[in-house]
Amino acid sequence: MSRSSLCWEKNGLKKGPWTAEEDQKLVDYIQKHGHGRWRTLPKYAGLKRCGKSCRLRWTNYLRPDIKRGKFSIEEEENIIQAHSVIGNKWSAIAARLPGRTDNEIKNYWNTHIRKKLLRMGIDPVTHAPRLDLLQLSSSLLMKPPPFDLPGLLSIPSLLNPDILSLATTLMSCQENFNTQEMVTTMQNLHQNQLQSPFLPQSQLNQVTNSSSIMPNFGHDIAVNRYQPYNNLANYGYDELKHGTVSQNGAFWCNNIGFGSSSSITPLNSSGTSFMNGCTITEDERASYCSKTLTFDFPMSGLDVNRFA
DNA sequence: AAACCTTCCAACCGCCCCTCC
DNA sequence: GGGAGGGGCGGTTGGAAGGTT
Repeated sequence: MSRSSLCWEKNGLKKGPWTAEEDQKLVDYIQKHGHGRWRTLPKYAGLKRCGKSCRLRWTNYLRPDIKRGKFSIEEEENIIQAHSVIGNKWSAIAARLPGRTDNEIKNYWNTHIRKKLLRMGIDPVTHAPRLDLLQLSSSLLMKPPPFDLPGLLSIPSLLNPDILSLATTLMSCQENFNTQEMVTTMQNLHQNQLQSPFLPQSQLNQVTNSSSIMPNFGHDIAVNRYQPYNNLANYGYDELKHGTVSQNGAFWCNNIGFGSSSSITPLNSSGTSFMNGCTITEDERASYCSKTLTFDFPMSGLDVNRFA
């Protein structure tokens, strides 16, 4: 038992929600005397609370410089950017957001941002694409797609399941698709040192120069909307009408992930599982799979017989 | 209208680190 | 050096509020 935890065990000390009267006592005392020693503060302030409870109430709620209300887009961007660098260091993140407390940011992350990233197919821990789930989707596709993607591309290296999953998703998540931009995406992924080996440049060039082997789905594509990893201007705010690949290979797509936020259970609910370093709930996985299984391969303009 | 479900967030909890003696 | 005290931090919980059936 840690020493500080004794705080919560002391009999006679009140727990639970603070009353307006308690708040007033605490504010009055701190305004007069400051908050040097939290342990003795409640005694002098006439509060039947432990010092730790007083400190939390002050820092998370009563402090006069606390900003209330919804997080702005800029604040949300700041949080995501900071989190991608320093992780769950809420106090450090809070230091970048004047008026926001670490607790508030932590809550906002868990209730909004985390879910948003998951819906986008981004691991909220690593901020990388969730290839684990993409692989799951591949294994769940009992029937192969209506065309043989590796054969279609004449790219043996795409037989790498990771790459195949990514490529499949790239294709399936796009309402719009054309060969040149897909190739550009691959080239950029390759150049940006995606962990898995990608196409040799010679093969990329070959594909680039032989677009006829790729079906033209008759639309333009936004797959190659690269953006720097630290440029979070479009980090989900437009619901990602287009898939996006970041410079470090991070990829997100609006067709990967989960259903509406209203259908997702709290992330700390029971029934969680651990997949490749990220925890997901049964509901999330089910939701993800249901989405996966409805992958919509745009078939218009595709001559399947060519690949038979 | 009521029961049930989901979301949200204030507060709790326990661990850790720093300082002091 | 090491034990005690104080405070900070991140994870988790529980209940209120709102939404849905």
